[in-house]
Amino acid sequence: MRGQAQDRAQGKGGHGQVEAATRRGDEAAHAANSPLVHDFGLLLKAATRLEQRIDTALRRECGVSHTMFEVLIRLCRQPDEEVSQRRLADDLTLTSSGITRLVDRMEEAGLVRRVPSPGDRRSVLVDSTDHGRTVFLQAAAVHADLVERYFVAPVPHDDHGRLTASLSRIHEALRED
Amino acid sequence: MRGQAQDRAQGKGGHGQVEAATRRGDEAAHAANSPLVHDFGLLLKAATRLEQRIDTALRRECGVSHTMFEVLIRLCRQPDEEVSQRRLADDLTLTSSGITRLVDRMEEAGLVRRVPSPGDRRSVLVDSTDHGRTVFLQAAAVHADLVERYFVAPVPHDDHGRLTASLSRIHEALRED
DNA sequence: AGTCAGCAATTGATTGGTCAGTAATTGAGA
DNA sequence: TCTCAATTACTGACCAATCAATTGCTGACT
Repeated sequence: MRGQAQDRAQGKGGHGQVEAATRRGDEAAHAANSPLVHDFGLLLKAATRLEQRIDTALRRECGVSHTMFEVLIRLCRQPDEEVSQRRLADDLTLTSSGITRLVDRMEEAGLVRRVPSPGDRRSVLVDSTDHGRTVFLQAAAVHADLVERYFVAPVPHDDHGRLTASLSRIHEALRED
Repeated sequence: MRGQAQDRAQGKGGHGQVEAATRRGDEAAHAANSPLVHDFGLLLKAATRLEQRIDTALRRECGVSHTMFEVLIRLCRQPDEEVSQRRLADDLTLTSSGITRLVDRMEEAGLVRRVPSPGDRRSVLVDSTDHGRTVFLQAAAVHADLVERYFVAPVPHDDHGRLTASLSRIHEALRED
């Protein structure tokens, strides 16, 4: 351990730089220990861990990644209504190239089908195949279990509504640029 | 639109497969529209969007990625106390190879320094450089602004404690295998 | 009607991570 | 004391995303 208090003592002369550096270290420590930083870290960390768990479970049990599952959710919401790649990209927070390649892999795996958009020839619509819907159903069961276990069970019933309301607010704030 | 109700009507004979497929489509729609799926999606989506914003802001204004910032937080918590790569990896939910390469880049950028662990020669400790702490201070300011704006401001003051408590619970649930 | 700025999708090059496998080190049990 | 299973970091091969640049299409403005 380096002595901090001593280093900071004034009047020894000739140590301005190391004093400044030490002071900076203390400020940094202060910032690093802020409770807000911690709480916020919790949000990000909980989310990533959660996503990882779900991803590995889905891969293991259904052979689809979590992102693919997210696509399938959108495609199954109302049957017989395709969704444009653009919309999917926005919804999943992916770039358009990201979506192109994701849909490539899903098409490859027989989960979805690309269909040209009748209204706008730039746009490509994506539709789930029957196989895609079958896989989705299994995946949804796995997903539901994990959500129950890690999202519902741990938080007191009364707080749950408030939790999702808060998330909704945050999401809303992000929405507006 | 394909007719769903009609397809499902029994007694026409010879259409068992398409009926089954349609029924599956309806089940899928049901699962896809579950409010739990939606609410949970909110958590993941809010988190990823948030992280992306912070990442781009930090890159633009301080030249560090969000993950690098997370490392710096850990290293600055108590000055003069190095942290092992192992610990960093666990804390950031990265694999050990992930951390190796991340520390490589950070060392390259002069933000951190590797020092051999005195107690265990397998382990490598990481320490922030003076430059690292300086950058961290700027980054922390940027970070704080964004956290204030997107994590604090949007949710009613009274709910904030509950929000972080819930996140904490979730995090706890994830912790135990 | 003709132009042109903007948008959708795609592709090549790059980035930041994973996984599988390896070498060095450790500590617990025979 | 020796051995051996576990643990740390690292490396090569791969993967899924990004960015930047390109192509084709659209719609608004002159």
